[in-house]
Amino acid sequence: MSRVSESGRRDQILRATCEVIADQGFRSLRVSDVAKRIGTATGTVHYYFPTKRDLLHAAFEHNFSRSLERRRQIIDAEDDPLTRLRALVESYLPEGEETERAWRVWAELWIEALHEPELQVINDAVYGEWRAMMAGLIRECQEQGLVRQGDAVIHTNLLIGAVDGLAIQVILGSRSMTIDRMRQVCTTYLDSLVEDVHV
Amino acid sequence: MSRVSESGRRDQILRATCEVIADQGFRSLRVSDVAKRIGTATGTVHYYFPTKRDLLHAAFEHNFSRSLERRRQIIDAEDDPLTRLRALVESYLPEGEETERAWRVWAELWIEALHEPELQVINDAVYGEWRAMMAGLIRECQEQGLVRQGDAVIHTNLLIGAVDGLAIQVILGSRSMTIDRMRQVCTTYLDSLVEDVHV
Amino acid sequence: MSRVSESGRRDQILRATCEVIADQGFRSLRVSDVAKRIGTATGTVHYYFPTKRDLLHAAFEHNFSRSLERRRQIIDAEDDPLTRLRALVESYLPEGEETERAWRVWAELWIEALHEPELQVINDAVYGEWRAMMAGLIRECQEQGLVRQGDAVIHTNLLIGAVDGLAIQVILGSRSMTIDRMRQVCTTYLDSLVEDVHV
Amino acid sequence: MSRVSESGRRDQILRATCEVIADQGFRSLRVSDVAKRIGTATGTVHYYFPTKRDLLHAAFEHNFSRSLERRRQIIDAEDDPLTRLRALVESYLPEGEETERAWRVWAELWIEALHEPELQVINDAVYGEWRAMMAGLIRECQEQGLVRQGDAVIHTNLLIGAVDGLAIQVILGSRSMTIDRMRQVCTTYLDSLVEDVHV
DNA sequence: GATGAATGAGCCTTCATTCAT
DNA sequence: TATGAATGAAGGCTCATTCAT
Repeated sequence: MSRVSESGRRDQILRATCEVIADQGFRSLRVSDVAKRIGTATGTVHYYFPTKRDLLHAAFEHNFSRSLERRRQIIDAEDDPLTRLRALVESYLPEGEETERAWRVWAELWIEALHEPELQVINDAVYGEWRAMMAGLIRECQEQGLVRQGDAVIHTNLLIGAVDGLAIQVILGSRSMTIDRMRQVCTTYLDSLVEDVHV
Repeated sequence: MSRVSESGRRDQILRATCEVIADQGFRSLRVSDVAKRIGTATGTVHYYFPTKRDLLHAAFEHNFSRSLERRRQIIDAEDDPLTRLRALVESYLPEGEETERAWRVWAELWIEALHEPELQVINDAVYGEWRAMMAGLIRECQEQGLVRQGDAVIHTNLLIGAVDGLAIQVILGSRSMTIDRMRQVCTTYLDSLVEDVHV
Repeated sequence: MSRVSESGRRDQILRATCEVIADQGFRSLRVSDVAKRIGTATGTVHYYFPTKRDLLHAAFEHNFSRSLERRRQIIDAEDDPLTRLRALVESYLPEGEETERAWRVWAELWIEALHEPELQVINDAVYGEWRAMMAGLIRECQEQGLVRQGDAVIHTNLLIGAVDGLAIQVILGSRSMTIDRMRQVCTTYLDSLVEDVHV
Repeated sequence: MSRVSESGRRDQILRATCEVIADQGFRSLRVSDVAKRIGTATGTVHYYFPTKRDLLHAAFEHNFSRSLERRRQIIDAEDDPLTRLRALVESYLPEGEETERAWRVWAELWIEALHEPELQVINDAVYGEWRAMMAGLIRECQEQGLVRQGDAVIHTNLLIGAVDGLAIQVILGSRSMTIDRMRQVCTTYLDSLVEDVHV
């Protein structure tokens, strides 16, 4: 039970850290902000994470594993692969508080990782998973004749790249790239993979 | 002459600032780093840019206008629009010191802009230009029958999104997204716009 | 039995404290270092010594009484007083792990005592004992004609002063004051007390 | 002129640091105590000495060179060597605010040096000087027949050791070792070096 | 125009101490 | 008797900013 409570505390801190990153950004996150958000002392945060750096790295991993968990159920659903592919892409659109928050944390990680090899490892791991999931679904679709032939990896890379790039603009509140327009772009691309199947 | 030298000093500071942002990141940029890089005192930097914020915003605009200048000559070249479209995309691949540096500054701006509306305005302006250039070229191609019909804006958005998303991975040194693979993805997409033209 | 074990725990803590003082110094001693050394929690240390100050003062007294115990057997030996005098001085040379450790603790106490009257009392008590032992032996020697006449207290003070001052240099690892040279200085002085006896 | 004022600031900080060390001890010295003593901000102290450690080491060297300067004039006086020898020893008795303060700083250095090799180097240098001065004078005395023959280095070591050891007790306010008693001990020893000259 | 000494608010981190178990 | 999670005061250090020169 004490282990549960400890683990609870740790998770609580990590969740709060992700919230602060999403709200204020990595740059202006103070350890005391995290503490304040869960109504504790900074000492408590340091009790679990010796340094701010440790805290932030752990928060990124936490954000990552929660993201993956949420997608796992989409991948493992009973639907046909094309439906699941569309659902997977849809689940990445930065809509809704939770997803947008995850994207913001994610974007902050990229920039931090530019100067922290340790975070690049996390980034690589995440992309590995994300790419494998999507390429797997595309291949399943191809096997079932739902998607036209062609290099699944190239389709995947284009799609993931576009999702990343467009999501940034959406969370930046860009006037010309709204969530609806992003959805339209992604859907159109997916449609284009399907439309020529019978040709 | 004194105005020239003043302007020289200002530019020198902005160039140095971009270099520091690219090298160490926004988060760990100190005014004294910029000063050191051009062999002057922090007081001098503050003489031109009262606050750090002023300095950084000016640096982003500087990075932006230099980027645009470099593309202008591609757009205005004598070649046919498809050649220019391919050249434009190619020019955005993060290869070479200058382009990679520009991308790094750019990525740092995104993250900073998440919490600074004033920077979002810059982002919007840049994307407006970038989108207009590309959509214009695609439309020219379509008019000349070099590219298949379809919503040019959607093609543009997908392509710009992909370039952004992939470029991030490339500058992050991702194992699975190298500059060559990025080029392949972009080229394949451009080819796909072309290939069905005569169908 | 519980009292024995309690007393055992207390002693164990005090011994560990002396070791930490000797190893890292008073200044950088943390309660957690002491706890770690005996494989317990800081709470346990505080159970026996409410404050760090209590712990340190007790440790000094512990160091002191162990020191005295070790000399008692020299003083109470069966040998003639001159032999015992030489043995006593010899026993104070900072040679061997235990003696050197005691000296380090001792030196740390001096400095701490500069700002803690309570520790000055301990210092005075220790010096009282040390001076009484030595002066007593010198007087015994004089009575037996083994040492020339003269103020025994002055001889004692000079000798004790020299032992203290030289020991510091030895434990500091001074190049010009090694344990051998210290021994030579002390022996020479003792010899000088003896040599003119028959004159 | 600006260099003079800078050097003035540095010296002012070092002097204040020595005062704080003497008053409160090394252990409880806070950078803000030093700043407060000269009516400046902590930032100013750090402007001259990046870390607390730098400050303290510089303060020790400062204490050391001031000590040496003061003795230099004794050594270089016109008097006969015996007079100068007596004056040198007298000058080391911890009497008077300045000398006592120097001794306190000195004692704090010893303890700190136990765990800082860099300070041991300073200690060695100081002892080298101190020993050379004294041994030189003793030899001069011997050459002029003012002091009896014998190993000057051993006399020196005994005397320096005694001065150190006794000074500690004096500054500790020991009941049994007052400044007068210390003077008596030292004088008696010096007398003993002289008394047998004509034998 | 340019400098750099000086400032001081702010933040991370440490660690003795407490207390519920 | 013993634990260790939690606390929070304290202090070293950073760095943007100011200002006299």
